[in-house]
Amino acid sequence: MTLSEEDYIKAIYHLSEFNSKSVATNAIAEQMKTKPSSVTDMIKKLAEKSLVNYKKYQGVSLSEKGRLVALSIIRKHRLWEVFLVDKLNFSWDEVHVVAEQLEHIKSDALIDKLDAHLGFPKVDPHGDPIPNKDGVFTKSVKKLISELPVGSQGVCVGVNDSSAAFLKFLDKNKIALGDTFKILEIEEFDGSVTISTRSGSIRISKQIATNLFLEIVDEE
Amino acid sequence: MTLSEEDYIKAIYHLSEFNSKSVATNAIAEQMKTKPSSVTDMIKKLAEKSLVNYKKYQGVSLSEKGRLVALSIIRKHRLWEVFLVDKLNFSWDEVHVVAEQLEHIKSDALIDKLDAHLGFPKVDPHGDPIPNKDGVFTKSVKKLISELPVGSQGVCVGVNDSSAAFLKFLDKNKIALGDTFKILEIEEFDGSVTISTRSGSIRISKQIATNLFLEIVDEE
DNA sequence: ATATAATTTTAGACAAAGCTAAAAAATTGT
DNA sequence: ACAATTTTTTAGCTTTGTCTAAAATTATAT
Repeated sequence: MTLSEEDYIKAIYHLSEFNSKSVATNAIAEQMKTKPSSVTDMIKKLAEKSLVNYKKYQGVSLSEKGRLVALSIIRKHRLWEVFLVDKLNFSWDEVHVVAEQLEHIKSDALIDKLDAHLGFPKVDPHGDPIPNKDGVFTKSVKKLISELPVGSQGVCVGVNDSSAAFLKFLDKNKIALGDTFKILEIEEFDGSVTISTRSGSIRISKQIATNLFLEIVDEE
Repeated sequence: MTLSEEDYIKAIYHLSEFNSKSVATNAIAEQMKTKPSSVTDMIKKLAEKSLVNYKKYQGVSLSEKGRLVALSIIRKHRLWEVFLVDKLNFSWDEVHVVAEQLEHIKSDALIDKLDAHLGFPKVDPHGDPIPNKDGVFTKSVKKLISELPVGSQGVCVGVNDSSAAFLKFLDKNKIALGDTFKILEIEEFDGSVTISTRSGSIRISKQIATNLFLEIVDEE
């Protein structure tokens, strides 16, 4: 597989991740920052290798083979992100560009040993799940605190509003990425939420609750 | 710089490393496993970018700019090799192929942080020196024990004879890659050598001495 | 010294991945 | 329903890095 083919496979995967229908040529072109005509050319090549299902003018979807290729690339990307954050002290928002390059390194032994070195992590620093060797992964969900019912538990993995003021607020309240929270109570009246943290429980306003993402583990 | 350009620069560097003259087109073609005509084409492009000095039919040599590019690639390659061996437990003879890929990853921050993570190593697992950011490195020498005078000291970095029998012998005598040895005495009569190891001093036969490489540190 | 051999360069072609412009098919609006 | 618009594909061209075959240059050997 060439670098370019891998990038297309990954783009198609991400575009069909949620609406599992077939993906439009234009959508791929936009994602890949290229022209629709180039996309058509590449799709033909991928269809030739039976990595995608393709019928003229009907859009494209990954074949099972293509899906496994996509998941293996995503596995590599996310493991490298964990490495960059956990071992090299990158911050979680700097790692994507570098991981985009590292994900194309070809060596099964490397990925196995990296996985072991990192302690077989289940999620990347953004809270996205890491597929195993066979492409199996727990489709965990990333949700705003405001969208969750009482009793939910998860790891804080991101913010919606990355303004300095908001980040400062989090710091002051000892809320950091990686912390585990549980929703204790939701106040009907103003939408404020009481959550348990390591250092006890705190109440956060609705505004805060709509800006903090939790990665929900073990959701069925 | 494209991947291919980087590979050519590296090849030219290695070919001119010892005999510092200009390098022949054919030699590059052999090294790169390609045809001389392809080499000529690429050399022209590199000359265009003033990475090499080139006159038709007269061979090629790296410009100062080209030399720095080469050293930056070599720095990356060797740091990754240290990572693979020290952190991921690859054995020192498995790392080259993977490092050939990793050396092309473009991110200064990544290399700085990797360097720090590894404790700013000075040599790679084969005993070859790691250039610093500015391309400066101690041109250390790798020599057989049999070639060294009494008093020399160095790190065991390789074997000439990699037969199972020889490796078994080393194991039995508690000689491992990475160990530091000092030459205590050379027996004129049979060429056997007494060396100090962590666990005391041992005498090794001439045959052994001609099969073990030491990386000599601080040689002027 | 000069014919022969080896090396290097040129010329022309090809595959990969992209582009532009134009044609074909699908979708939408009235 | 069908004209207008949008989407997708095709056709032909470009660039990068490669190749083969042939020409040019340099080296070698008698």
